[in-house]
Order: sequence, then C-alpha cells, then structure tokens
Amino acid sequence: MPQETAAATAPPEGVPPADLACADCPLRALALFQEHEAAELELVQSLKRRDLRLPVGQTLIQEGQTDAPLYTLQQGWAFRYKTLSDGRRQILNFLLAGDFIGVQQKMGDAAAHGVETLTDAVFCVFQRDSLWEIHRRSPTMGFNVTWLTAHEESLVDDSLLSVGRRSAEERIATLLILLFKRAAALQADAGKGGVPFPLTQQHVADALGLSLVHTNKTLRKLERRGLHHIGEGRLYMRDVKSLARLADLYGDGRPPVRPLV
Amino acid sequence: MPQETAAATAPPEGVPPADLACADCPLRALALFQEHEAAELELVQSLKRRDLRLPVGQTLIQEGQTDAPLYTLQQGWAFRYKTLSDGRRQILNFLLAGDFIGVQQKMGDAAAHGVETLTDAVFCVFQRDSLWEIHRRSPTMGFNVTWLTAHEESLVDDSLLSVGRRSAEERIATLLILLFKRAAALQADAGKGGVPFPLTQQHVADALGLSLVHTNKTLRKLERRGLHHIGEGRLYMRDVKSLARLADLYGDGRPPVRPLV
DNA sequence: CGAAATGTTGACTATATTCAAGGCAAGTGG
DNA sequence: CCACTTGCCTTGAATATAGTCAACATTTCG
Repeated sequence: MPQETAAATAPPEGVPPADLACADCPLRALALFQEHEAAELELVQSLKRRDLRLPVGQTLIQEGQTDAPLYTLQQGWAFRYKTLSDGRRQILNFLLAGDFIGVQQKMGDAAAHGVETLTDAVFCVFQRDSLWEIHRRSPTMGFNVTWLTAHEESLVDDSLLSVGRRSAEERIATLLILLFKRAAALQADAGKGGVPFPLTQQHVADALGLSLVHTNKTLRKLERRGLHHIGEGRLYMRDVKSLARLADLYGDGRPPVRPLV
Repeated sequence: MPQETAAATAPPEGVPPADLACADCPLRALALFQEHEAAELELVQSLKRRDLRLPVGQTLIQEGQTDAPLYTLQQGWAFRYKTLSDGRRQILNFLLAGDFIGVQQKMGDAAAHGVETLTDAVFCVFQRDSLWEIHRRSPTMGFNVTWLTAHEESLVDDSLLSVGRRSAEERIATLLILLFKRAAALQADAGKGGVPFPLTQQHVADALGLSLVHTNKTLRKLERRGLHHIGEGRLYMRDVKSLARLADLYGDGRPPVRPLV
C-alpha cells in the first residue's frame, strides 16, 4: 500500500484536499464492493463536503458530541468505543476502509460512542442531514445504508458473543480470524503476505474485555503454539484451522460483497 | 394487560387472524411512538401479511435459517441470541413491543442469530422483500427502518460495554435499569407499580455473560440491599439512584420517541 | 400428585485481574 | 551523540471475581 509517509508531524488536518471524485475512488475497484450506478455516485458526490486527514491516535468523534457529521472511512483504520466514567474502555468494533460512520447518533442526539484512529487515516465528510438526503433521493442508496448499519450491528453481535461466552484464548482466536478476513478483503493478494495490524495489545484487550496482562499472555501462548505471528505492524496467519477450531467459526467467512457510500 | 389465556396447547399458529388494521394498532396510541402519515400506514398495511401468535419459549427464527421474513413485535417479549456449537448461549438483546425484527439477515443470507419468545407473543409478519419495498415506496419509512436498525445497534453496544467492562453487580444493575425504562415506556403508568419481567435468571445470565449461579447470588445481594425486587413475574425498582450509581448511567434515560413500522 | 423447571446456598476451583518489575525501541532535547 | 523519557511488550507472583459442582427448596404444570 503506497501510503505516503504523511506528516505525522502535521498536526490536525493540513494537506490540500486533492479530493478524488467518488467515481474514481480506488476502493471501488475492489471485488469487495458492489458496482454502483452513475446516478448513485453523483448523489454521494454531491453530498460529500471534503476529505479529512487525521494522524494516528486522533479522536474523530468524541463520546457525547452532539453535532458530528457522517463519514466514510476511505483509508486507514479506526475504532468505535465507549468508556465508563472511571476510564474503563470497551472497543465496540474496528473500522476499515469502506465503513460508514455516524449513523447511530441519529437526530440531534449525542454520539453514544467515540471514534479514534488507529493509523493515519482519510475520511470522506458528509454533512449531518445527508442521511435523510440519501434516503430521499435514492431508495437504493437508502437501502444500502440500512444494509451497512445492519451489517455493522452483526459485527457487534459477534463481539458480544465472544466477550460474553468465549474464553480468553477463544476470543483472541476469533478476533484474529475476523480481522484478518476483513483486512485481506481489502488487498489484492488476499493476505498471502499477511495483513496490516495496527492494534496494540491494549486495543485487543479493550476489544475483548480482557486485561492487558492476560491479553499479552494469551497472545504469546497462541503465537508460541504456532497459530499466528504478529510483527512490524502486520499479522500473519500460521494455522488458520486451529484458530478456527478454537474460535468455533465455520464457513469461508469471506466478507459479503457490500455497498460503498 | 388483557392477554388472552391463549392456548399454550394450540401448537404452531392457530387462532383466526382477527388482525387489527395498522392504523388502529394500540401501540400507536403510546407517547413512545411517533405519529405517522396515513400514506405511511397504508404502505405498512399493504406489506403486512398476517398476525402470528406464538406461546412462551417458542423459536421465531432459528439460527442459520435462510428464508426468514420480517416481523414487528406487536405484543409480548422476545430475545435475539447466538450460540456456540457446544451450547453456550449469548443473548444479544431483548425485544419489546414495537421492535422490528429481521433486518440483519439481509439478502438471501442465513440468519446469524435466533429469536425466541419470552412470553406469549404476537408478531406482524411481512414478506421478505418488504425491506426493499419500504425504501422504494417511502423514503420516510426507509429512513425510519435505518433509524430502528441503528437504535438496536446502540442497545447491543451498551450490552457489549457491560459484558466487557462492568462487574457482575454493575451488569445486573445496568440491565435492570435499561429493561425497566423500556418496559415502563410501554405502560400508561410509566412503571409506578412495577413492570412485567418475564426473564428467568438463566436469561439474565445469558444476556450478561455470567453463570447462572453467580447471577443468582448477585441478584439476591442487590435485592437484600433493597435496590430492587422481582416477584410474580414483575420487576419493582426500590432504589433507582443506587442502581444508577452502580451502573454508571446518567441522564433521564427515557427511551427516545421512535418510529413504528 | 409427581415430574420438571426454576431459584437458592455453600464449598471448592479456575480463569482472569492486579501488582510489580524489567526490557526494548523510538523519539526528544540538551 | 547520548542521556532520558515514553510507549509498548513481557513475565512472575499474589489475589479476586466468577465458574463449577452439588444439594436442596420452591414453584409450575401436566
């Protein structure tokens, strides 16, 4: 991925918006995404305000924020999270390229969750009322938004099953498999040479409802058993079968072809 | 609630469909639900196939089922769940009157979760392609479906926070408060005399990712402390403040006014 | 009235947390 | 260039929360 060594120094946004037209969005070339009609692309294009570039570790949406716009994650990784007042944090799900962000805090409501970047990232920004405009002007795209929302819910469902009913080993195995599959679907080589893995162990712990220490020990155990390897910010699957058995996951698990807003 | 002693004996469906018109649906009288235009009601009416009555403990949608229709829960309680192959079960969320069911298993996909009744219940049945028809024929109702889906996701988000980061006591307190608020919003008296509580301790355990025994002990502890009382299938709040402090919940938490499909 | 489901409690065990300490790599500033 | 800090990873030991096992009480229901 020719990710520019983009100024981790440049503070908030910077960079002139050499925003690509939606029709030329490189994501659309991927088999993961549906083809959309010209009219639909024009609609999306007309609602898009600009690109937003954020460095690693920045907050895109603050918990409790009231006026957040809508975004599509165009490049990079991020995550949604909630925290308790004493600081305990739960990561709700990870966001990869193509994920649509902000449907939850509908109406003038406060965002019930925060969003933070895991890598340098680029977002397409839509104004707040675009959600309604999409439905009004294109039933198809409206349907797609519903689809994306339902799909994201099913990811959270999966996490809840993990956190509620799987052991630490099983949770880790599940997370590695699911993230690998999602990341691989965004690459041409389908993950032969590993996939990017920008999470720290703290992120893994916060996503799985485990402590940092226990996460570390479990991760090492699986790695020593030869099930996977993490290094230099990449994840390599060494024994998918064993991981899948641990995770109790079946099917090819290839992410379904999906719309892109 | 004039719930007929409906034949728990009558096996699957039985009962002639004395189906009420959507416009006369008693739910619409509640302040919890938005007012809808006549055209919207007609649309919903035209897509509705029939009423479905199920007794307690019946499966509405089986995990992995492929052809499930859409439903609106009209009366009674139910829940969504997932299981691992060795039987461990996680309840994803509870369904109360007005909840829309089945958006997740979009397309010809298999349902990723099951749905089971907690009480005798009545569902409005919509044919499979209604989801698209709703979007096509009414942007407003399409938007509403997106809203409902996003809203349900935010309930699952809340559960995930609980199960991932709250202690057993805190989880129970959170569940009691949230369920109480939802149930109270469906009653005229807003829960002064308690609300129905059809869950067994096993359901509570499965929703919170706890064992049955530990759930029992924690529930008893809170009850002995005078925070709540459960009896004869009803839940009474005795000390909402203490519960809310335990749960780390703020705001009036009154459920938002919502659309009804 | 007996069977089955649900609720309750105590004793024991285990998984996961907390505490503590140290290593390594990268970035910062003198 | 080199101390120094900071963030992330790693490990061992002590502790605690929650799980498992077992038994019995209570309620529901056929």
